[in-house]
Formats: sequence, structure tokens, C-alpha cells
Amino acid sequence: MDVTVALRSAARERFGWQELRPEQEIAMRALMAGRDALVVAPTGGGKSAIYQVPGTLLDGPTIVISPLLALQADQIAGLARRDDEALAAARLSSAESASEQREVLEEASGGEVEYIFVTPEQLADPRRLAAIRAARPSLVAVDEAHCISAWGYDFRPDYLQLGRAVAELGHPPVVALTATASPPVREDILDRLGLRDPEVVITGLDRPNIFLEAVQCVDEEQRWQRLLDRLQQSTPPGIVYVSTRRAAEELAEWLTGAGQPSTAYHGGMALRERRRRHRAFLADEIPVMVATSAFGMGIDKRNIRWVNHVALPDSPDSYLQEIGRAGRDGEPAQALLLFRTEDTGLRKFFTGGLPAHSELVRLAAAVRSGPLSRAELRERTGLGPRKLGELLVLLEEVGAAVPGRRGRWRAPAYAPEPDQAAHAARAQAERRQTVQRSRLEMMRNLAETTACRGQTLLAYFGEQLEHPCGHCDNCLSGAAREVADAGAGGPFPVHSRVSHAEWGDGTVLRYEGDHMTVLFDEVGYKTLSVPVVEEQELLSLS
DNA sequence: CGCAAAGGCACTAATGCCTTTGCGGTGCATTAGT
Repeated sequence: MDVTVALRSAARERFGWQELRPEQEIAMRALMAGRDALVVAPTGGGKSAIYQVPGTLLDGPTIVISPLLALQADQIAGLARRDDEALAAARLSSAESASEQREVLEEASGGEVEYIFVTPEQLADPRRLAAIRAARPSLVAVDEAHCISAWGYDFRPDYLQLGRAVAELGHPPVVALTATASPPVREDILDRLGLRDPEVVITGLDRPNIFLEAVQCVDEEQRWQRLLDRLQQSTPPGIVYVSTRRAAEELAEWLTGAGQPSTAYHGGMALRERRRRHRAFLADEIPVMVATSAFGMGIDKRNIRWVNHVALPDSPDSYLQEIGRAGRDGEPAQALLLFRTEDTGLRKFFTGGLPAHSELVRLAAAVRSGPLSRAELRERTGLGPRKLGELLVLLEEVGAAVPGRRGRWRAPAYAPEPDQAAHAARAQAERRQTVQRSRLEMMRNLAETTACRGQTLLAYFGEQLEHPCGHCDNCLSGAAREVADAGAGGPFPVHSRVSHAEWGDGTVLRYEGDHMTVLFDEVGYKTLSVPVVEEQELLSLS
């Protein structure tokens, strides 16, 4: 039977979906043909279907890698509601007993469980990985794949080992799914997962029903007051994003006192309380949630009317991800960004500093004397678990460390001397920091621009919006048109590849007034003055 | 990087000014103790 016909009938009969969107079909057909895929599409755009449907047609279980246990539980519950044996789903995590885990694996091998949900940490355990391989998986789905880039380098290092895990599983077709991914993040995902000739599907990121606004505030008092003014004219429910736990609690209390009943949410609260508040928000029992970035993934709610920021997000990626939670029902929604220039300080702190040369040398030397487990390395170097993970990633990238059998690290043949490895690793960390800071700079630019915000935001993601978006404050005030008129065209077409003597090769993303934005492969985003570029011939076509 | 709280100082008491210090986000898994 024709693959497309099979996919459509499985979608209809198993899931009750009468139609598949073209993007969904393209990705599904790639998987059915044994290829890998990367799908960037807004949440609620039917991303789960892309692995769920082929999963039922391919012989063998589907491994779904997902970052949060709560998210996994929701997805499993969703599949269970279909009441179809062919869609049986289960989870392998620290929350299941040893006997439950054995049962899941046995049932998967016997074809009784189709979807197995796991965290990256699960796959980091060699015994667990071997057990999953024994069930002969036919498909791997990496949900919320931007976590590889956002969390892998400093927070959840096992995200960076997923490529190795996929290889160990015999590299069945892999699909990476995410709602936002700028070109550097996409590059990270493809690289780290080791995707081969993937089908890359990117659907339109523009969200015309979300009105974008940004206002600069001089101090915190003014910022809170402006938020309050806005909330008094807004329809709930909505989310206010802040950058610290303390701000979440204080602002929620202040708003409540000012007549806007609000609830705080952050990662420092007891799990049970978090769950309770999350559920209450979904049930429309909480009108305003004041939260840190902990409140995000897994908010499946269609009627959120606004998402306001009392903070500057660390990148347009995070910003789009967060405001994207508004207006999923297609009805008008608002995104107001209240920022201060001081906000960048905290963000720079969060990106972290460069690792000390001495620490890298110590670790590189310890690895050379390996193979050693993480625990042994910690003991020898005195490094904390998080720091150790971060440094191991760097040493691995510069060829000074490889994880071997049973998770023990050693130096590969021809590994550089510890001192040399440390230098290379620091340079690597510096490069990553430079790119991260350039993304923060782009976020600041998006906040401060007088040009069309829709165009600015999409250009960051490598998309070109022909006309001003018509759903931002600058379009409404007419400021966007003035900027657009002032900068008609430039010396290099948008999306052309250019070369800079110091920064290397890059892609032209956009012209705004007399400035241009270029995404360089090595150093990230840069904004250049067009007259200067022309006079000094800073760029050439490459 | 920037802010707020704490500490030091000056010196005749209760407050003000300067400097120093600490803190800041995201979650898994594992384990100790009830």
C-alpha cells in the first residue's frame, strides 16, 4: 500500500484525524522511508502526530524522549484516553518501581507497548539503554528538542549524549520536534543528535493574532505600575514572566493587594503545590500567574489572553516560546514586554562565566589516567556534579575525553596534552558564550527597535516577512513604516552568504534603517552599519 | 552584571554614608531518614 495512504488511514482510524497537514505528511513520509527529520512548528500544530502515526505502522516500539516527567504523564494519559491497544504507552523513570520497569520492557519487546517515554537521564544509564535496545525500537522522537541546546551545556548534560544513545539504539529514524529554533539552535540539534540528511520542516512562525509591544521602564516601581495599569484593562487568564523566584512571589502579592488576584509559580516551590497551581490555572481558577521560566512546557491551554514580561528574556527563542503560549485558540491575544536595560546583567550572569584553566587541566589529567566514572572523577578533581558535566562536555568537544563502556570516561588516542586541551576547551566555551551573548543582544534589539517587531523577530529565525506584520506597536504607530522606507535594500540580498575578515562566513538576515543584521556561523548575530560596510568593504559575497 | 542587605565607621546615640558581601533559573535521579 502507498505510504501516504497508509499514514492517512492510520491517522483517521487510530486517532480520528480526518486530514493531515502537508508539513506533517512530509515529515512522516521521511520517517517511514527510514530518514531522520527536524520539525519546527508552533505548539498545538500537531507535532506529536508526526511520531504517533508512523509509530503505529512501523514494527517495534517508539522511544519518546521528553524533558519533564509531568509532560510525559500528560501525553501518556492522552494516548490512554484513545482506548486502543495499539497505542499503549508507558514510562520508564525514577517514579516507577524496578518491577514496573521490567514489566514495561517485557511488554515492549512483546509488542504490547508502542510508546515508551523516557528522559535523557534514563538513556545515560548503559544498562537501561541496553534493555531498550533489546526491545528493538523502530522510531525515536525527541520532544522539545531545543532543550538540547538550552539545557545540555550547563544544566542537563545528558541532553548532549543523546546522539550517542541514538547510535547505540542502532539509529532508527529520529525525529526532533520543537516550537522554536533559530538557526544556531537548529544546528545544535542536528549536530548533537547526529541526524543524517534530515528532512527539515519549518512551518510559519508568525502568530498574527498576538499583538506585540515593548516598553522601556526606568525603574522597577514604574515597571510594576505599568503592568498593573495594563492588567486592569486586560481579560484573564494571563501569564506574567519574571526573572527571579523572589520577584514572582513579591509581584504576585503586590498585584493581589492592588486588586488583581495573582498567584506565584517557580521551581523552588514544593512539587505538590506547583502541581496544584498548575492545575488551577488550567481550570481557569487562577486569573493571573506570575512565574519564572519554570512555568512553561506542558501548559496546554488554549484561552490564554496575554503573556507579559516584567523581564528581558535571554533570547528571541525564549521570548517566542513564552509569548507563543498566548492565543492558541486563534482569538486576539497580547504580548507586552516591559524591560529595563539593567535586565541584561542578570541574563549575562545566567549564561555563566568561562571555566578556570586550572580546573580544566586537572580534569583532563584525571581523564587521561582513566577510564573513570563520574563519581571517581569528582573525587579526584573536587568538582561538583554540575561543573563536572559542563567541563566534560567541553573536553569531549576538543577531543580530550570520550565516554566509554559503562559510562566511564577516558582520553581517546592522540588526545591533546591537558594544558593544550584546557586552552582549546576554554576557547570553545568562549565561542559558545559569544554566540549566547549575541542572542541576548538580538533580544535587546527586538525590545528597543522602532521597526516592525514581527519582521525583526522572524528575521532572527531566518524568515523573511515581506510586509510589516501589522500586529505590533510600531506598525500601529507608523514608526515601522518610516524605518522600512529608510532602509530599502542593501548591498547584499537577504539570505545571501557573506564573508567578514574577522568573523568568518555568515548569512544576511535583514536590513533595518541603515543597519543590517548578519548571522555569523562562528560568532553569532551581529548588527552592522550599512554605510560603514560599504565604505570599508567589510563584507564580500562568499 | 546589578541589586539589596549587611557590615563598618564615625563617634557622644540615632542616623547616615560608604564599602563589602551574597545572590540570582531551568529538573532529573538518588538517597537518607521518617
